[in-house]
Amino acid sequence: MAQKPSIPKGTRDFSPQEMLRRKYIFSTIERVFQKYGFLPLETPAMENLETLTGKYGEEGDRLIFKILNSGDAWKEVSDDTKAKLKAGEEVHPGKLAGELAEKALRYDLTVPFARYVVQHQNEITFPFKRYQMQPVWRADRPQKGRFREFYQCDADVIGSTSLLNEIELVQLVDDVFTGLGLQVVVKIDDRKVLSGCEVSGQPEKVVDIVTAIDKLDKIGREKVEEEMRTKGVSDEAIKGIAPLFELKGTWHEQRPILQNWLTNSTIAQQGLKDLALTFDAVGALKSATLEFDPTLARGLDYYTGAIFEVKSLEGTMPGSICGGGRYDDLTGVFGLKGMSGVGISFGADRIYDVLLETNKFPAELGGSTKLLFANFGEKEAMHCLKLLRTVREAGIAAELYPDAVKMAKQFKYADDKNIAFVAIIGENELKQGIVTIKDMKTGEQRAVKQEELLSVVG
RNA sequence: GUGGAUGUAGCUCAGUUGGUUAGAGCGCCGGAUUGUGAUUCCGGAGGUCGCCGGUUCAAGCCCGGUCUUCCACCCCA
Repeated sequence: MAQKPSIPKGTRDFSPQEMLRRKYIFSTIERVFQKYGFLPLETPAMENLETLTGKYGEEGDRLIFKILNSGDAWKEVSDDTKAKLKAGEEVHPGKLAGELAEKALRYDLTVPFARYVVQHQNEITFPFKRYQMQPVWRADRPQKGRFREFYQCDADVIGSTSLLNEIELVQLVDDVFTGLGLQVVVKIDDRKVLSGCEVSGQPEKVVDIVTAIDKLDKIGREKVEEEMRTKGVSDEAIKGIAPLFELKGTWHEQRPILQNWLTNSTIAQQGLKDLALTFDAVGALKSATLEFDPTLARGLDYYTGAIFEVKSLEGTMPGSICGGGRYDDLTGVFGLKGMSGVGISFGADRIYDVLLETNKFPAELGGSTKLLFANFGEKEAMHCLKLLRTVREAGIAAELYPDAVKMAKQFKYADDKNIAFVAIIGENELKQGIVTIKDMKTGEQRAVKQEELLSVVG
């Protein structure tokens, strides 16, 4: 019985037209990556489960796609676990998953990169600059602009603590969105400044405070304070961080206030100094606006310094289309200490949605045929085959309609495929050594000598 | 993972208090035009009404479950 075919939840097919547009995004990003000295890297779609678990927080572990062991996965489950299940006792889902699956699909590109760096540390010249453009998978519930399989385009520098890297990444982001013709705002913050929240007297609550603050522009100040209270942050501490909510204006206006407020935190002062240097050194940007956002936190645990997030100023995409930051010890969990890195990740799928909505894709995206030879039968087709060769050698994408079907069908094919010209060589043209060329856009057609074909369509 | 909405032709959607043979536009195929697409005219094909079960003499419509997509949380690109 034929079954209705479908694809898994949150995944997509990409039609030829969509692919041309996606490739335009990828190649724009890739060109800029290479211009800044990043080199390509690919890692496998699957990693060992233990490589991924524990790297993205508790929530992240839940969202990792685990791969059931091949063969009889159940057979390999420990007797202890089996006995517990049989007795109706509770088994920790993570433990059970660990016994049924030893591989998992990658959740992002950063952790596999860290794994790669540790594994190949003796072959790598540091600082190591790599870029990586591959799909990642998350068992999230799909929503608009949110999929279970999506592409990330990452560039990271590892093995350098210099702030020059942060500065260059901001310029790189500007270059990419200038190339794509999109106005964006680059929001920047520093975890070291957020750590300054410890002046509030509850240093152990910094993570809870930070993740609540991250939602400020979304849910408002009252709800943020409410969330902090439910997480056990004291009223005193909430009062203590009030200056953060009241910040207004540009970086140059905000800086003295923060400096004054966080005067007792040496770490926060360092963060402010780094931000100041970044703002000064980045200079004039082409199409991005650089903005300090003291409430920008980003969930990921491993960020320790600068944090970036890019939002489109055009279209209705609410989420970020690009994000990144510095992580001081990402490779530490794999046994390589003191290796600081900083990176940026572009969300190709969201950028696609924004460009489509705002009509920013170039009208002509290379890849489609420019010239179609109509097929009038075997004798004419054989002749076209020779011409086809010269046209292609001249670098023009051309094809010969494979079947000698009626003209209407062949012209419709050219129309549907957006082919610019149709070359007609029937019995008459063949005899006279000419070719009739129709311009599909204007509808005009004229007969030229076959030697002139290139100059007409080229 | 929690809560809510949704699903009818390839696509966008109508379909009355449950009642005979489920409709439209666009698209597709054929013809008007045996050498011409996009425009015009004529004709045609295409639907297990997401899936499974229940209520009923009778279900696209009511009920339960399940899946999909979307929305709000959670989190994130």
